[in-house]
Amino acid sequence: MKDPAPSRPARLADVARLAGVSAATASRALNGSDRGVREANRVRVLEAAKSLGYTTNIAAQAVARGRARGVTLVVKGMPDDYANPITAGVVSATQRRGLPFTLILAGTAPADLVEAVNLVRSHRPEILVIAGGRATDDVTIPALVEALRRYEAEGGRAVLITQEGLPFDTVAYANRKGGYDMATTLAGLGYRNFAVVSGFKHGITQRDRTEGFVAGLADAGIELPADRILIGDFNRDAAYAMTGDLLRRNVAVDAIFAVNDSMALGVLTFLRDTGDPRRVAVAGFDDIKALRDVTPSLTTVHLSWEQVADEALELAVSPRSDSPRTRVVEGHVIVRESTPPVVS
Amino acid sequence: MKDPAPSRPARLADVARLAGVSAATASRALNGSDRGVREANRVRVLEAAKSLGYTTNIAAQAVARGRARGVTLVVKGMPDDYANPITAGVVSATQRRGLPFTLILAGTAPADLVEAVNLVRSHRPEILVIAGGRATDDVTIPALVEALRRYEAEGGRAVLITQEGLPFDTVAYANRKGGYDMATTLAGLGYRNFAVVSGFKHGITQRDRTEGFVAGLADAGIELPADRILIGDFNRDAAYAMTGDLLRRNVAVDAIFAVNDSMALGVLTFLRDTGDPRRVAVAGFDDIKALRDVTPSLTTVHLSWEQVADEALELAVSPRSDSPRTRVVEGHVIVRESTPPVVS
DNA sequence: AATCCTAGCGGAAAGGCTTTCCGTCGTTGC
DNA sequence: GCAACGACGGAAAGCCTTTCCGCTAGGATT
Repeated sequence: MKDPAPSRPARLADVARLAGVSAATASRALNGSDRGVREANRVRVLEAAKSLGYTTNIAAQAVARGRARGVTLVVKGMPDDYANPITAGVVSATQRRGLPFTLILAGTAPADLVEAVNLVRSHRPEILVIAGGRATDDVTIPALVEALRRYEAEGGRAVLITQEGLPFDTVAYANRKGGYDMATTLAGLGYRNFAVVSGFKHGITQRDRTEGFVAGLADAGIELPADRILIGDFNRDAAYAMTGDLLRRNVAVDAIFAVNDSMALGVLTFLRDTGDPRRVAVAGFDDIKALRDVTPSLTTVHLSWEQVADEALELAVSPRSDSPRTRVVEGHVIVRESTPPVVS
Repeated sequence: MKDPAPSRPARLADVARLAGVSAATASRALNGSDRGVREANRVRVLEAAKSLGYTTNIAAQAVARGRARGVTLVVKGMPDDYANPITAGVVSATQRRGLPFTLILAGTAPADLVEAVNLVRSHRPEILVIAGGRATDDVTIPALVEALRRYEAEGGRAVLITQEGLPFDTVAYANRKGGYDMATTLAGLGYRNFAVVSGFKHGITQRDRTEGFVAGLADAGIELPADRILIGDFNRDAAYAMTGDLLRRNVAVDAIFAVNDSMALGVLTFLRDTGDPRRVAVAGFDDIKALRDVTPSLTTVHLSWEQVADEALELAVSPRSDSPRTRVVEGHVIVRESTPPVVS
């Protein structure tokens, strides 16, 4: 137990020797296998391992097995965005299943994602989950598809958490419907003059949410002038700035729909920094946890990210199917203080 | 470029064959080495790799080299706590240096941390960073120290982001001083009746912050009755509940210091949910990003987590020293709306 | 008692990469 | 024109684990 720290890690052969068995038996005893090991030997191996402070060399294990255990998640974008609910969901879903977890961050440029997938390929994990919306003008899609194809051909299982449409198992969430429902809800509350704070032009997530919202308004008999749809970066600070641009134009607006909660918070904070936030209603999308602590509490589309992540892992561990499967998780509108009923 | 997806990943030998060189040369060309490779060969190898869609098998590389490139971060606690600034800091510091990053989550029990370190050992990464405070009554410290000793003896570099005191390179942040400064600042603003919302009993972070705060009050001639220090779990929801307990006791309190921002948000939200938030001042600690979007904006102790993470990596990549080094990062109080000057 | 199974074990190969050690070849210096 | 040297390529020996396959011993079966 207290031997002087070795200058190289104990390896399986050391354990085997100390336990008086072969490396093969030690391997079976330590890291499981269908083959049986006599109880007495199993115990001796475990004790030997403990006394040597042995830990399996995961890299060697991965080489021998041809694949590393666990889930690798690729996330687009910045790490300090506290409002990344997908990551949190995947992490905890992975934990629940007792799978090792690795996070790889990709840059925000489309090509970065391809690069990240290839980095993942070099790790050879069993499961690869990619989170984050696509863009319509993404010229790297063919390259991405090819990289993922290769990954799957090599025996990995890829699942996308994003819009449907790529030839891989996908968990999507109902962006369009969420936007639609939000629109009808807000209209039902009495709002009439809307603006949408949206993300950069070609992002499919923001496009779908925006289109759904516009469609919902239309069905409620409200038309949204094109100049009321603001386009900027897909984050809080951009939303903050866009709100300023909007209000400086002095247009009549009584409700702003931001295509995600982070952006809604930017809108809310801008309104607060410059006047009474109650004057203009604000709604978001995602229902991130941070919403609990802001005032007014924010109306949003609730999405169960836990469920999204769970379905993703379920797809990943289920037997491979011949054609890609898609699961869609639906959200529902939660009305809170930021959109009080309009009294007229 | 467009060969049908292979059923097994291309390996180095395939690249070498296609390029018409040996595996040794291909290795040198692709993954660097002190040895030179003739330019013409280098180019041919790179082209061959590209056309085969080759990615280095990182596991095999790690086996051969005896160590895996990159940084592994061990974090204690829940993933969905959006207010974990250390993780964000380490992730982006790691990105900046172009190092591969892996995240391992440990449970909240002390023994989980030891287990996590051993899991890391089995990955054999160059650098291990552990984030998260210790507890005074942690009986697993010897086991933790032994696991880390082994890791370092095996050639790894461990850095702790936590309180000083363990025999490893450490980046600490000035908890006591921050608490002290916060106390004198609040006293200077005119507050007299304080309460502290603190985390579970034996956590050193919360203890130091609390003790510093008490000391600061004492130096300002204010005594804090013991029953004004509330102990609960170290998170927002517990703080929310504790605030209720406190106010139900109907004690005179005009300012509450929460030992971190997450908890301060819980306090703030409780106050808001049940009355006028302005009645009691609230201060936190950490200056997490989410603060920007709450009202009233929160007085807190700003800590540069980027700097903390940066110093940690700097320690990790610098030559090993014979005795453990400690760097302390200091914070400073930022007064915001949640603690307006007292008018008397 | 003779035969057949089966569980358990060990030797050895495989898995993909790095790195050392030589050998070769072209270049430099005199 | 020759010797010495430096640069580079390749064969092969690792690195550590898993897994295939063959073998033994002991129990079950008849």
